[in-house]
Amino acid sequence: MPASERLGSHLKLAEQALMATKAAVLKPAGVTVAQYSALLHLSENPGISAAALARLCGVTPPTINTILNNLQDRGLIERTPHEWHRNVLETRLTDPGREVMADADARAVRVERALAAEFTDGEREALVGLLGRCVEVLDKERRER
Amino acid sequence: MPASERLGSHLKLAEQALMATKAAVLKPAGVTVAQYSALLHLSENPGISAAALARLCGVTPPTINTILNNLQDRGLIERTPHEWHRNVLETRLTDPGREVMADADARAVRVERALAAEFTDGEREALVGLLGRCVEVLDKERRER
DNA sequence: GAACCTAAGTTAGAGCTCTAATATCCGTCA
DNA sequence: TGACGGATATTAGAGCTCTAACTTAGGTTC
Repeated sequence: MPASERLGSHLKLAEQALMATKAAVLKPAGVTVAQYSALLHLSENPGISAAALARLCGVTPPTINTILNNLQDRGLIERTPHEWHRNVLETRLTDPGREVMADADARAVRVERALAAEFTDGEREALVGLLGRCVEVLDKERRER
Repeated sequence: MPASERLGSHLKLAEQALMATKAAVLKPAGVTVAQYSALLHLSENPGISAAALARLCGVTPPTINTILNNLQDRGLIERTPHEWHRNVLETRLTDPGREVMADADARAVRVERALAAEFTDGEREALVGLLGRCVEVLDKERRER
């Protein structure tokens, strides 16, 4: 089966271009794409647990732990024990973290706007719909085997 | 900017589903997605250089070197010095490598067929076209900044 | 109250990925 | 002939990602 017929190949190429561009625009802000994702969800959900953050970012707990350790070493986040659930750590942005997040977000949003500007409303909806059906069929395929 | 409006988020979700499913179906074959990609291009281009293979796989030379070292340790590939260009190593599948590749390919193609079966011809073309335009605008955006 | 289940956090180990730097070889050009 | 430029290969180091396993805390059920 030739690569050009594989939808997966086209999906991968688009994702690679997205990652390469996002990594390039985020570099001046001093964060990786994964770190930006964590900071973004953290800014919208102050005090969230690491496990919940992992679910939002679409990664596993050990992965988010790696990312948070790097952010904590740089003083961009802080983790404090939860009052009642002593097994939980509340994670929050620090003031420097909020600054870095604002800078990185502005840069990332610029990419998203450029990407969105390429398409008409109908095309965007079509793309989102087709991608959603990809997820559906792939998840179903994985569960069945 | 909410995540649901970001085309990049939808792209990432689809790519994550693709990777998760491919990793799951390839696991019984004993190879990772990256290793399968290398074996596939290697089977179609016997004796190719590592640098050329890296370009086909869409990764950097150090990355393909990591992957090839793992494959070589398991005896699935062999690297021999080029006759004239003494700086180049010719990389080839071994017999066990060909067997693993055939098994893995059958499994991967099953996923691609299931994915393709979800869409009509027109939908597939539309998706490929839209993804191609994503790559174009993202590459342009990266070059300009 | 005790056993159990669920969830959170963490550690260990393997693998992929990049950038930066280095070494080597080949070809070309002055 | 000798210097330079381009390509290949490799190493070092940082970071992301997963699975597997372990520890701990909290709530539920008997």
